[in-house]
Amino acid sequence: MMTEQFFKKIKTYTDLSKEAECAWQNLLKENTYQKGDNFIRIGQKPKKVAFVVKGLFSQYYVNDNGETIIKYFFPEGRIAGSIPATLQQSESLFDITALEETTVLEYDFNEFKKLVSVYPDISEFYIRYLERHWVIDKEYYEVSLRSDSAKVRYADFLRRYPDLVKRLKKHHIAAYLGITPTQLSRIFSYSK
Amino acid sequence: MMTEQFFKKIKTYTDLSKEAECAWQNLLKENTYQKGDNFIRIGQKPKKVAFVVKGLFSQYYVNDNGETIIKYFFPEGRIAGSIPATLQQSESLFDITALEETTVLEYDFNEFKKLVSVYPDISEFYIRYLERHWVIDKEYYEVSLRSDSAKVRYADFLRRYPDLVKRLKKHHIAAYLGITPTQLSRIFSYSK
DNA sequence: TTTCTTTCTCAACATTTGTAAAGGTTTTTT
DNA sequence: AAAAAACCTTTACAAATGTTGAGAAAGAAA
Repeated sequence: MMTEQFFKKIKTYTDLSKEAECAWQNLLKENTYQKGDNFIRIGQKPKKVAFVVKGLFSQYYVNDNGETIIKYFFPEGRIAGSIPATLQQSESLFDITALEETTVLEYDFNEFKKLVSVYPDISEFYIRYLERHWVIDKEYYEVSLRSDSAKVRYADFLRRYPDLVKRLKKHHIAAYLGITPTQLSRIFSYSK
Repeated sequence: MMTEQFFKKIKTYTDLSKEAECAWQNLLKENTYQKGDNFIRIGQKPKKVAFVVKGLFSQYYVNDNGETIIKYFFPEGRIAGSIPATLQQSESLFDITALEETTVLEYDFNEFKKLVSVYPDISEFYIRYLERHWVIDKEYYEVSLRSDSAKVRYADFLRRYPDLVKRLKKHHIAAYLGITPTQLSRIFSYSK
């Protein structure tokens, strides 16, 4: 069952009581996005987040020069959402789009926040989630973004997400690294 | 009184009960760092965080090429710390150093985390704190870092932190923007 | 298979930013 | 005040990356 996979993942952050799990489960709704479908669009005021059961989302925006910049990929087991916009009830700066057919369990983030204030264990989960992904994960990423060359960042990406690399087009990788496909090609040919 | 300033700031995140405030107050210790002193050193396993009452910290590291990269400034009212390292009990990637004589209220982060699990209002504070600084503030910053030129980023920094700019040396600003002082000078001369 | 479309690579040239070194200015120390 | 140190700007050149356009390769559709 899908919600089993969900709660198995959640419990890698912290254990949940029966009641908390039940309350949360009631918010979950299964949904499938076809390749190219948008989960969230730029300019929308997003309300939902989505746990990726199977598939792959990318979160990206298009800058003033028309370049696509990918901020993040959400593969299986990650919770996709435009959290800053959801928290602020403001317009999302990003699109979230399925790069493959993607099955999710989605839920209203504000309803989830209500559970956070009711259930101490869900509050505990939320804190651990923020700490792991928004504090710790970002640390290394930010350092790398600012002091490593594109070549080093590619090697790193390959090392950290070897399976993800196989599922992506080169231009997606380039957009994530913040370089042009041309430059990525050069990186390949230098290392030959 | 110094702790008044502290709790006044804390209450911009969420209100605290008397007991919670008291418990937290017991952790606080006043300290002063002279210009050039380190609050945290690279390689240390940090335990403390510091609320800046007066003065200015910078958080930076030195990359393999010997370049100093400034990640963040902590002026009055901000809580300085190497949070990712503290959470993971790992070695800090960053130095935190006083750019001016800096007076702080510092406290043990793990003791604080204990209060988070005891007092729901401190838990609420911590969540709001993470959301505001680690989720929302980072959003804009990350976008800007990846799609704006150094020139635009400087204009932005000037607009968002006009008072901070006056207190900083040019090479600090350059290190924050991720460019060389030479390049920053060029930005100045172009706009004349 | 054949055609069409998307993706990837490459070359030539342009732009941005870094490097190194010099010199001027400002600040700090003696 | 004089000397020393730190800071800032500028110049010439080097390196990294972007731009454009062409074409090859791979994948999808007919």
